Amino acid sequence: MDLAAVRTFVAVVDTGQFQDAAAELSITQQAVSKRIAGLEKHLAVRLFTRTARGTRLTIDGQAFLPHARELLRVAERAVASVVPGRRPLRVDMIASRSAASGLMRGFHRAHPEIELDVVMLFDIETAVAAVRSGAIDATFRAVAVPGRPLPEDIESVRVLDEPLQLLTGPAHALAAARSVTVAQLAGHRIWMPGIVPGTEWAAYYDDLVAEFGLTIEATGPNFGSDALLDTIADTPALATFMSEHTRLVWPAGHGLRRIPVTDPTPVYPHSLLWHRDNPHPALATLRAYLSATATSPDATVTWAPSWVVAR
Amino acid sequence: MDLAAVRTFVAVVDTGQFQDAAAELSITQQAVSKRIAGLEKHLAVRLFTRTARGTRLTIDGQAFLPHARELLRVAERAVASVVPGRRPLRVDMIASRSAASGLMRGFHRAHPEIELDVVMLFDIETAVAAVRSGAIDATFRAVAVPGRPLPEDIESVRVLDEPLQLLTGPAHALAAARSVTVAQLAGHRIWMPGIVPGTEWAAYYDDLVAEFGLTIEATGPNFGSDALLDTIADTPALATFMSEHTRLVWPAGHGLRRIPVTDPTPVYPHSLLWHRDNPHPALATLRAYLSATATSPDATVTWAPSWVVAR
DNA sequence: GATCCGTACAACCGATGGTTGTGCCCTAGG
DNA sequence: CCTAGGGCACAACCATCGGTTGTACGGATC
Repeated sequence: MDLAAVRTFVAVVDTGQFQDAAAELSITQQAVSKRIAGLEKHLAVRLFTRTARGTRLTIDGQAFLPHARELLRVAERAVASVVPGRRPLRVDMIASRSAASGLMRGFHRAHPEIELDVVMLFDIETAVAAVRSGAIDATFRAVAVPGRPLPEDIESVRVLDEPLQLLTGPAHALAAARSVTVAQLAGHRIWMPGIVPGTEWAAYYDDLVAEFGLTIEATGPNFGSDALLDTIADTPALATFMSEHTRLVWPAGHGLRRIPVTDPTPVYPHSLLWHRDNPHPALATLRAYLSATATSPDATVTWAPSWVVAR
Repeated sequence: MDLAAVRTFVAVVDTGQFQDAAAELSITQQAVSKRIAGLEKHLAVRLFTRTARGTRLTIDGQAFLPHARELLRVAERAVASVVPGRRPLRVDMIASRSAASGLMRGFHRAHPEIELDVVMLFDIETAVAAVRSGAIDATFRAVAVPGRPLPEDIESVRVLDEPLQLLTGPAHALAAARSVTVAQLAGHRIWMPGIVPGTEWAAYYDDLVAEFGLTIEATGPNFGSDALLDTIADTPALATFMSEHTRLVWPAGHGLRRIPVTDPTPVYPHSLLWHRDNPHPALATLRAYLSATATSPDATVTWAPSWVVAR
């Protein structure tokens, strides 16, 4: 289907005549006639009844019209998503299941008029470079990579510590526990597909392993959360970490268990990073929203790598 | 923008390679390369970074991707809206401000998975013909036209009596009234733009005029509800009828008044009409929804033309 | 450094979609 | 009833676009 033909269809509806639509589109009436004929042939229905003084929509035309308008709207938004200058707010995060995703959903509910685009870059180095270049407006990351301070023109604020919970199947050795300590996890296999080696996310789990002697397998391709949940549910020897905030589409009858981890509770620290001089108006709105909804650190004992920036 | 190019873009993303996308689309790799180059030129951004073994999305490409997928989804729905056989449920009503609109919004909330299209045909004669031909699946109408019984293959059920309220500006003579009787309306000008002469809707108001001696001006073009509300708010000599169910975008500071009408309350009777043999699965769902949410007739005295079909 | 894999460029060609010119049909008006 | 005019469709023509084949180029791997 041709978007130009759809645009022509809408123009004819709005003007009521092929001729006026042609003038509006700066083409000839015959070209409009051809485009509409082509669209009608493609859809295999008649969209207009041609009368002696103009056109009237058929029933099919009436049904098609709102979809046509929607199509043009979406096309416009698609183009706008990459136009430099006045494009939607573009935010990076480590994964779609991370707590940052929940924060952005909340922001979208609070400000539905603000257009958003979410991207997922390789690591914080890439993200910081993208923030500095203006390719993205903000990123949710754990700062910083060990030994590398943030550039001076990048500002950051710690917005959320994401507590990790253990997710097990019903046959797992710890399935019946109300809560587990980190020490109890030693010796159990914990599977974290989707974590890419060389990223600060992987560094986080490396530190967790080093400090508490856990066994974390981050290798293997990521087939999505459905496959992950299926495997965890069916494999007694495997568990995984999952954010307490993550709202999953819970597979029925799998008997999955979420178990809090204590002494200490590992938290993944998300900071919002942005460029000091970024002029995007929605960025200020996002920062205001995040500072308003910031969760106060709870009193429980938590753990994060030593290299994360203090709150 | 070309939808074929967008489809190609998504195919390249999904396969990770120009070549595989080409195979999927049954064109050559060079054609894919051209399409992507054209799309990138049109958007004036680079969508992929070309590597030695395939492609990776740029940041702009990542931001564009969800919009591209959405565009293809909407395009598919647009085509599906006119495909005979498995198209969305197509329902006719007399006006977008009528109570039928509220009923359909409620149905959509209850069954968001059911695709709907709303059309507005000329009158009940046209609507019944469209129902019989299968061009539409159902219509909300006041049945029947005086002296014309419904065809035998058309079934109907009275679903909602829409009580009319008076809508006035703050300077109207009746603006301060808690309620008004029909008799009190005699002599006041009531303006109802958008009612087309020759329809059963016009017949309803003709009857109302004849029975109670009202002054209803149905002439004049309909510039939409915004213009109507503006005029009513600013013109002390004019009022209009409006459904008690209508949820308007209430213009702030206009001081508009909704005043119930009594002794009797004129109601516009909506029936759902459908073809006995219509096989659309969503039609049964709609009928079940309407019978479940049907409002029991309240005890107040109401009026409707004598020619409407009994409940 | 040779090979392989994957994309880009060039040349060619048919299809597509635009224009101009013209015909037909329906409505309005005398 | 006939005519004039407004509006859409068809035909012919032509430029452009988008596809194919053939080939070059560049990066990764062994």
